[in-house]
Amino acid sequence: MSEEKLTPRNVDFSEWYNQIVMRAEMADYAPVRGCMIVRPYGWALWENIQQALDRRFKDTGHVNAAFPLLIPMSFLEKEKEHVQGFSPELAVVTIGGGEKLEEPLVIRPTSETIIGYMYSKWIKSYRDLPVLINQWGNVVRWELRTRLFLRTLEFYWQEGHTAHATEQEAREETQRMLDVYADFAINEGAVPVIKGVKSQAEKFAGANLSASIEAMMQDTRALQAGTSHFLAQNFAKAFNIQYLDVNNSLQYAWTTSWGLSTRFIGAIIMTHGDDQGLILPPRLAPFQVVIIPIFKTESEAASVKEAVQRVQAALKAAGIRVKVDDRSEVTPGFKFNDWEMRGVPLRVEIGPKDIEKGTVAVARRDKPGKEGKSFLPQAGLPVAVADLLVDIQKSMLERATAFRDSHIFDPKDYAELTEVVQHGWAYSYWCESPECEKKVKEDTKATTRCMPLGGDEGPGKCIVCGQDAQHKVYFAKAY
RNA sequence: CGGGGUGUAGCGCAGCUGGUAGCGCACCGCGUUUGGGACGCGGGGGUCGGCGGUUCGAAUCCGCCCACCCCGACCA
Repeated sequence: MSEEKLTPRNVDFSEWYNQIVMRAEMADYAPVRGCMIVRPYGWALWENIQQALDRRFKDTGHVNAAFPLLIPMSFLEKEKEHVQGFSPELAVVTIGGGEKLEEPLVIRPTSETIIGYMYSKWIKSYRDLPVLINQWGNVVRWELRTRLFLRTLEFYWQEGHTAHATEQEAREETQRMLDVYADFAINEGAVPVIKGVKSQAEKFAGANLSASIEAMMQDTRALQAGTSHFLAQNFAKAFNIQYLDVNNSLQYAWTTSWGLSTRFIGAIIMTHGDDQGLILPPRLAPFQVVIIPIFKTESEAASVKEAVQRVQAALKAAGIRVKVDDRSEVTPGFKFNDWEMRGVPLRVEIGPKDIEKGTVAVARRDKPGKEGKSFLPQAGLPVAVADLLVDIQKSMLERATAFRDSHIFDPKDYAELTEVVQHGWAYSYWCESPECEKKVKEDTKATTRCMPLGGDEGPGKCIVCGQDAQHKVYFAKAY
């Protein structure tokens, strides 16, 4: 058989990633360059991501709504930085119903403008604030180089847009949602992330401050896994979002926006996967357990099937997402490999020997071979499985965190910085000048990722120019 | 947009000193199999990226176009 084995990560990480995405049936290439089809298994993962995030959004007082896909071109042009940032990657509709449009419509690359326009109509008084709206949707950005999930012309995400009476409230919201993303990434995705502030060069077009969560992939490149922006009054002024305060004086509102996209699926793949395929965190996995029946004879088949159904029902009743692979056309060995490719956290095998002994064989996806294999009594299995899933979730986070921490370096000088960013991240003092940032990028292709705030570091000297520096920043090659 | 490469069955490829298309995998049928990627037999499937030229005859030679991939300048 051809293509049984994945290209190993240490041979060609990109190729490994592409093969996983295709062979785990997460996504496929669309007929249009740079566009992707999210297949049912990939979308099921996305739905679990959505649920985990949406719950957190609701818990922090947000509500969902839907804004249109098409935005008048003139809206984009109202915020100077915004249009400069996005104009190179806009898709524009110029014909509708066979007629040339009077004003071109852009397919939203993000929705600050049209939402700002609506907010200006809805917000009249301080009593209307804050407005805390999120939308789940898709956006289009005409990227040149694309990768499935990581960068495609169209992608799915959520974008939160909030308006507040005061600067402080808006800053707090920016931080709150960054914290929500970090909590989600760490506790649901088992993806360790670093929270911090983006440099001026890396920030969102139109924001005063952008913050992000940054994750390290297994090739040590950084992936921006979510962003939260403090937009100050930039969009409020561009779209006239004004309210009367308690003193009856007219004020501009303060707005924020924050987003997390299907790119996070790429983060999960590249954080956890191994040379057998995906490894999904139990809390997000579409199937947490796959049951594989094993039998030879007819009579074995009958008793195995009975046990499989019983175990399935018991696990399901305990709230565990379980799949039975009862395909007759492939062998158990094939199924083992198949579900390992798809990253199901736990495999349960039930065969004649288990019927005899009242057990099942259990194999952990995160621990290949004998190490992860055990035999458990059928009685009380749901509790044991639930415990195992918790343990898998925990050890996945621990492993990813250990990997990341062992690839973050504190270079002594610039020469060492240029070396360490080839196989890790550098955490160094930076004077925050664009020139120093640019020099690192030109010399090494590494960019500043983020500056963690409230760190324990005191003032120091810029790793590049030696001038005084207040903060440390992560330098890394990024996706 | 600059450099490099590839287009032949769903996927991966061979055929390229011109003679009307083949292999592996996948797929369909039947049978035997099933605790780590099963096997046998039978079968279906192709405007050879497109257009034009050379020729009795083009997947093959020539020209133009198109698409996609990889590497560089921008990005969730």
